[in-house]
Amino acid sequence: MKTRDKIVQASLELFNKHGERNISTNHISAHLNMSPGNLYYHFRNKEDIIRSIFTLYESDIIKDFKPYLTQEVNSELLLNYFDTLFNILWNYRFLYNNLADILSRDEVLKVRYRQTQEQVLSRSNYIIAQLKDDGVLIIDESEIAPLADTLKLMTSFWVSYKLTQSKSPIGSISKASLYEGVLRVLLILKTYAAPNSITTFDKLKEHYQEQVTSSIQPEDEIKE
Amino acid sequence: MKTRDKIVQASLELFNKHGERNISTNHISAHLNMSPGNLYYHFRNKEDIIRSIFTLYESDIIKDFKPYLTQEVNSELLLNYFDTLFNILWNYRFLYNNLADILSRDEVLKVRYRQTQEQVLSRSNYIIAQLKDDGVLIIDESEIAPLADTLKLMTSFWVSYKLTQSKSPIGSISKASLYEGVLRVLLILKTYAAPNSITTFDKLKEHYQEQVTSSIQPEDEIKE
DNA sequence: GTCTATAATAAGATAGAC
DNA sequence: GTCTATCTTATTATAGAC
Repeated sequence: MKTRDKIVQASLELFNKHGERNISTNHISAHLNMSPGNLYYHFRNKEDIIRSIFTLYESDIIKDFKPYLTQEVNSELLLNYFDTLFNILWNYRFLYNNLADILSRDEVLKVRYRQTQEQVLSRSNYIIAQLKDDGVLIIDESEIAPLADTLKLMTSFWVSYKLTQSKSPIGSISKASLYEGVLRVLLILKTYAAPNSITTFDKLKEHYQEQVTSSIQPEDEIKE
Repeated sequence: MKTRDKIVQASLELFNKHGERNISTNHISAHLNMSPGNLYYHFRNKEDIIRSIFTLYESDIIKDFKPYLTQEVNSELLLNYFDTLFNILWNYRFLYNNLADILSRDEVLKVRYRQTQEQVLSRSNYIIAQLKDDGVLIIDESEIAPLADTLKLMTSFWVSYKLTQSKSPIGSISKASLYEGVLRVLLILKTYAAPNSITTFDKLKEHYQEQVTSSIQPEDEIKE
């Protein structure tokens, strides 16, 4: 692995664990047993590192969050979809965990962020419209955009929301919490489900409820 | 106004405007034409100021977010309810704007925050149960808790969400955006509306849609 | 490419005079 | 209660040797 990539990976890891504002460039280089000078040989500054991480996030989102192209919309398809999305948000949780602050310090990143989000939103709209056309959902045309936006908000901030409520001082949550988020999205979507797609939603719900149960981590059981 | 209160008010104002991490104690005292020493005479440290602001937020929330006690659940009642809640969140937006970071630096505050949120959640649950009992909503018992939690997430992060999407570099949003948030909450609640309460929801929707239209600020029209 | 040493800045916080 | 002056510390970042 190239030094540059090592720095990006270590930064991502530390940012997620402790929060971006609590990790200095010195922390990063120390974590890698590397001199600060070396870090600054590879990156102009901390902002530059964050932007590099954002590039990874961007490409993950754009690569995996695509309108479905197969004909059949079954539960497997939707399942895979949500799974992927929530996992990406988990992998880059430091970002949403501190979004306003990070964007307030970097105008360029703010513009990039907004552009990515517009793409995500437009794809979400398209997907919901597809689900409507395919008879999976019954929804008024005028409600598609608000629904897409609501689901985006929920998905984006789910991890942050759970983290602020977790009792563990480390500030980590378990996979179970991620799956709870998926269940929450399903609950909203289901209120728009067409009669003959209810079973699809029920199957999905069942699947994720199993995941929640089976992936509960010890840290969830910590009592004060 | 006492100096202590002046400091709290100025801090809240500056935190909301620029973000808590971008405002130092020196900024606050300079804004008040006051010496840093004087500020530190009234507060032990910055953490102490933030805790004082949190106390105000806490009391606003606890005071205004109460299960309704009148018999009649009409649109005026619900309207007042949401209005109040969204306005509180607007007044203390710096908090949710940077929640994870702020809580990560103050274990005591994190505990207080969690306790407040548990109260809010338990009250939300109670209110939804009341609405069910009064025949306003039709909802399965098992879905009350997830619904309450979902609405809480949406309400809490709505302002932050809109701020990250706004184009204005100042990072401010208009009242119109707040009312949009209320509309979004209504849209979710409406999917559970009992047939004879649909008109209530429609009236509410109409009211807030008017608010959105009439309160659009010039800054919303800024083009790049 | 990588290291050591160090400069520059800014934030948080205190001492002591008035 | 309030001010001025100042200290400490952490963070970002650079210079110059290897």
